[in-house]
Order: sequence, then structure tokens, then C-alpha cells
Amino acid sequence: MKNLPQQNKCSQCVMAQFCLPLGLSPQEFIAIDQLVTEKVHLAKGEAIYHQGDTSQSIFSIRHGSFKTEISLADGRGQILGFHLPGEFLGLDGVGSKQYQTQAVALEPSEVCVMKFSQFEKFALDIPSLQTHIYHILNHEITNDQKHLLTLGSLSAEEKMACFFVNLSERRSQRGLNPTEFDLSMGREEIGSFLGIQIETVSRVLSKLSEARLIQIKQKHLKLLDLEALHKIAG
Amino acid sequence: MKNLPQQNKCSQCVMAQFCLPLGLSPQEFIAIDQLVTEKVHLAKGEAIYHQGDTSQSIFSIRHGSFKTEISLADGRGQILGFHLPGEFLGLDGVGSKQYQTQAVALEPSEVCVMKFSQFEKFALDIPSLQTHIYHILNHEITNDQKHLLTLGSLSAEEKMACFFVNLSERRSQRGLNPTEFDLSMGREEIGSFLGIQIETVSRVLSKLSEARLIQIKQKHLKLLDLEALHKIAG
DNA sequence: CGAGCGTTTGAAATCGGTCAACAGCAGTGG
DNA sequence: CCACTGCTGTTGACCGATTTCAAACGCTCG
Repeated sequence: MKNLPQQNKCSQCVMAQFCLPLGLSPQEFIAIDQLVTEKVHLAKGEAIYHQGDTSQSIFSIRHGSFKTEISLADGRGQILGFHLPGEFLGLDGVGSKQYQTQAVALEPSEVCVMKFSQFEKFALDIPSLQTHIYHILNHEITNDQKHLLTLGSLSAEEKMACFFVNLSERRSQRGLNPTEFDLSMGREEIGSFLGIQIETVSRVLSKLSEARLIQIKQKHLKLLDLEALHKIAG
Repeated sequence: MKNLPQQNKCSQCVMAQFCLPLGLSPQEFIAIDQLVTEKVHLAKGEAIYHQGDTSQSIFSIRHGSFKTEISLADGRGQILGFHLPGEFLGLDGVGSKQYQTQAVALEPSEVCVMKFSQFEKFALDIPSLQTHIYHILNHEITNDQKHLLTLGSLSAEEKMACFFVNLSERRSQRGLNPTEFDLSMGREEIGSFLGIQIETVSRVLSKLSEARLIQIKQKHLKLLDLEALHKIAG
């Protein structure tokens, strides 16, 4: 805590390798240090933004995890994604006036706030930053599209396997243990994400446990046979 | 046909109001006329790009219609969207090396080809074009997210109603008849798009017909009660 | 320890899937 | 012009995965 302002600097941040482009020059890094205008802590259950909020910022996760969801007037909702440190939130507000979704912390978390207008401004001088924005948006699009395939074409068991494999891969990319970790979301949230009921989630978990592909106790998960899960996921 | 090169110019194109930003200055329009490097005609069933193709261009539909789809190794696939004139294709290739999807013409069609690098270059000088890119990408993201809600949370009947309402609205925006038109896709393709089987599509269509909400004969569709469809869609 | 929530498990119901037969239309070729 | 063929779409009957309903279990926390 000896130098608080330091902590706002991307150039000093261990997560920068995940949310910023690689290969920035020292000068560029200095410019980019002005990108993050704010850091925000959120308690479990708190939302960074709600469906319909005016959108000005995007957010990168420093630690913790989030769900993004979209709601229907009648109360039904769909969880669109779970998000790990280094991933971006609020992308559905880029290029539009309002967020179409909301982002809620699944545990005590912290995000870096970047005004999108700032991002655009810096991008004019730093080509790799402009490229990076497209990369981030592309990631969002292709993710959603893969999720569409999952929801539209797979069985409950295949969906769960997909979910595990995807989580495992993303954790792996971030240097987190890819085969043993605590889930930050409940069964109901997993169900919403995969378009199945909570009881089905539970049953599939039991089935996968019996088959010794996973081991799960409460939220603590061990992936015993990634290979097999991968095969089920298709 | 008296002036063929003219026809490549966006400034003369009736679709420009749908694929280009509004309020361009005459000078800007002149610059933008260099955007479209090529026009391509496609027969029914032909693909503009395939999953895995190197991505350099985005496409705007001049006439006709397309489906975009993503395929699994085992042959299963998911149709991600149906696309009308004025809409863009190939957005999942922006910011990445390869297209993750393929786009196939549902009828004889024509697209304008724009190298994305050109688009970026012009965007540096024309701020509204840069904004427009974000707008287009945003549209893609929010579309996919709404589709996720549809696939994950709605019943077969609700899905079909959604499909009709969405088609109707988009046709309306483009000055096409919103309540009576020919479908360019088959039942199987509708099923894939909505994550249901072809027989279910057929049954729901019969049910909606009996209820006098629609009238359908082969591919010719009349939406008799948009209000009610909207209510079903949620 | 007890309340309350989240989760698991069982049994019954249902929606949608699968299988199968058939109808309608288009295109082919005699 | 009319079988013949093939493709697409419809309909029915049955089946099965998933949902729904219900009850019990087991954490967690006051």
C-alpha cells in the first residue's frame, strides 16, 4: 500500500498480459496507464451495470468472477456467460447507447473501469490497441456463437461437458489450475447458462461422478478425465 | 447498364442507407466509394466463405438472403442467423484470422465485398465510419445474445413466434412487406436455427395456422396476427 | 441447535424427438 | 402428356430425455 496510485497503472498490473495487447512499447504503456479511470470493488451479487443502463465503459476483471445475463419481461432470464479475471465485460454496450445485459459478481470481485471513449482516443495513436479492440469484440462474438451451438444442438450431458471443458481451458490460459477448483456459481446458474433445469444439472453431475469423469462436492470440482469430457462435448 | 462502374459506388446505391452511416458529407461519400472492391453474385447454396477460411473481408448483402452456420466435427450444425439485404456478413472474421462460421446463399444473391483493412483505413479519417463499425459489431453481439435467450429459455412455440416477429420487424425496417412474403429457407433450416426438429417446426406451424395467427402454404407466409405472435414470443 | 437455503433424488407428466407412412410438388424422361 | 422418381413437408404413433412436482438431505450461519 506504499504507493496507491501505482496500483492504477496497467504497466504494473499482473493481469495486463490478459487484457492488453502484447508488445506495447514503453511509451505506449505510459499512455495506456491513463486508460483505467477507476477501479471498483463489488460484493457477491452486486451488478456492475444493469440491462438498460447507459453504456459508456467497458470493464476488465482484476479478480473474482461474474455472470452476464439477459432478462425477459416475464422474469425468465438467460445467463450468457461466466467471466474470469482478464476477461472483459460490457462489450454489448460498445457501439450502442445502453447495455442489453447485466453483469453480476459471483464473489467479491474487482474490475478496472475504462471509458470507451478513452479507449477509442488512444486507439487512434496506438494501432495495436485498435486491433486489440477488434480482437476483444471478435472474441465476444465467436464465444456467443459457440454457445448458440451448445444451446441449440447438444444434449444435457454434452452441454455440461462443454461447460467443464471450456472453464478448464480458460483457467489453463490464465495459469489457474485447470482440473481442480471451486465453482463460483450455483447449480441454478449453471442450468440457466446451459438452458436446462437445476434438477437436470444435478442428475448429470451425479452421472458424471459415477462414471469417474469428475468429482464434485458442493462447489469444489475435480475434473478427473478431461479427455473423456472433451469427447462427450463433441 | 449505361455506366457500369457507377454501380460499384456506394454513393449511388439504394442500400447505402442500411449499410453505411447516415449523414456522410459529399467528400466522405467519395472516399467511401472506394470501399467496395468487388461485387459477387452467388447461386442458391453457394457459400461466400467457409468455416476456417482466412478472413479479410466483410460483406453487405445487396439482394437475396443468406444463412450463417457453425458446424461440429460430427456433422451436426447450428444455423446462427438468416440475413436480409443491407445486413453484414463475415463479422466473426473481424479481429481474427479465420471465419468461425460459413455463410450460404438461400437464393440467387449478390454481396458487396469490403476488405476490412480498407474499412479500418477509411475509419481513421471518417469518425462516423469508425462509429459505424462498432455499431455493426454491436448489432451482431446483441443479436446473438437475444438468440441465446431464445434457444435457452423458450418453448418450441415461443421460438417460432420469435422467429416470425423478428423477421417481420427486420423486413419492416427495410421497407419490405412485414406481414406477407416468401420464406427463403426450408423447414429444416428453421428448425436448426431454433434448436428444434423439422417435425416440430411443421407441427407448430400447423398449430399457429389453426389458431389463425399465420397462414402458410409452402414457403409463402402471411402473418395474420402480429400482436398475438408478439405476445407468444414474450 | 434450528432455520433456511441450495442441492439431490425419486416418481410422474410432458414436450419434443424419433420412427414411419404418406402427401404434394418438381423435375425427368419415356 | 403422363408415369416415375426424389425431395420436402405433413401427420400420426410411440418413445425418451428433460421437466415438473414432491420430498428429503445436508450445509451454513445466526
